[in-house]
Amino acid sequence: MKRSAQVFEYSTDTEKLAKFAKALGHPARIIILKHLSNQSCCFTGDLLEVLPLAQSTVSQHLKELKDAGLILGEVNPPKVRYCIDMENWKIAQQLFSTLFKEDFSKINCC
Amino acid sequence: MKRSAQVFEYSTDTEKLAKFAKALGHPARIIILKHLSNQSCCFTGDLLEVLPLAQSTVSQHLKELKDAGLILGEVNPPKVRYCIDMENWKIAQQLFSTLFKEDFSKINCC
DNA sequence: ATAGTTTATCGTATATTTGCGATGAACAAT
DNA sequence: ATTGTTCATCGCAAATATACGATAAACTAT
Repeated sequence: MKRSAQVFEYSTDTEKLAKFAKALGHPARIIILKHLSNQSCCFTGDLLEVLPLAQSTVSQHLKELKDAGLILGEVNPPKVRYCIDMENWKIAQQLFSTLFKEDFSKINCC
Repeated sequence: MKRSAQVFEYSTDTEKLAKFAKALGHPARIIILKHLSNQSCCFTGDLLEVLPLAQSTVSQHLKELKDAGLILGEVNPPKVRYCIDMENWKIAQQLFSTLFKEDFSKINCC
């Protein structure tokens, strides 16, 4: 994947929003987040009953959500307790809300 | 990519939300959408001045946004006028808002 | 008819994502 | 020490995504 030689950076907020959106861009991860927000907290094993995926695959999705900053994993051997990362969750909420907040009432074309 | 033999379907809303999120999962596409919503109205390909990408690449991103249902392209040769697809935009707004609306005040673990 | 403008699409290269089974690591209980 | 439970990571395969230049398509203007 060649990249433009041009020096260019997207704004921090744009990068952040894209990163959050990307993490939300898979049905399994949406399910996980909904499950976490309903249960307040849960273990990986619980998710296996809800998702049509192998354990290793679920673990990978969890890792992606963790990397994106949307969830936290508290080790509690042999289990791991996952929950929403409230700090970043609020940031994500804010960023999406800003993106969608536009007032389009004035639009009259199309 | 092998897929589980299990018959399984994610709910319509989950699929929709993931699809929208996926489309939002790239900084260039965030820029495009912000640009479209700031112009308050339709817009043609001067996106090239805003993005560090080749014309063909921008065209591809526009196609993805169109496929996701987030924008519309009105052909107006030789130009094409793009704008937000308000119908789906509202649905996306609703779906994201629902995902994030959870009240976490009760959470006491983690 | 010819040339110019704008956008889409094709072909290609590389990177990333998605998925699985197998294996490893960490700890509890026997 | 051995076994069981839970989760992460490795290795692999296949699908998608990202990016570019080249070219085609559609229409205007000359």
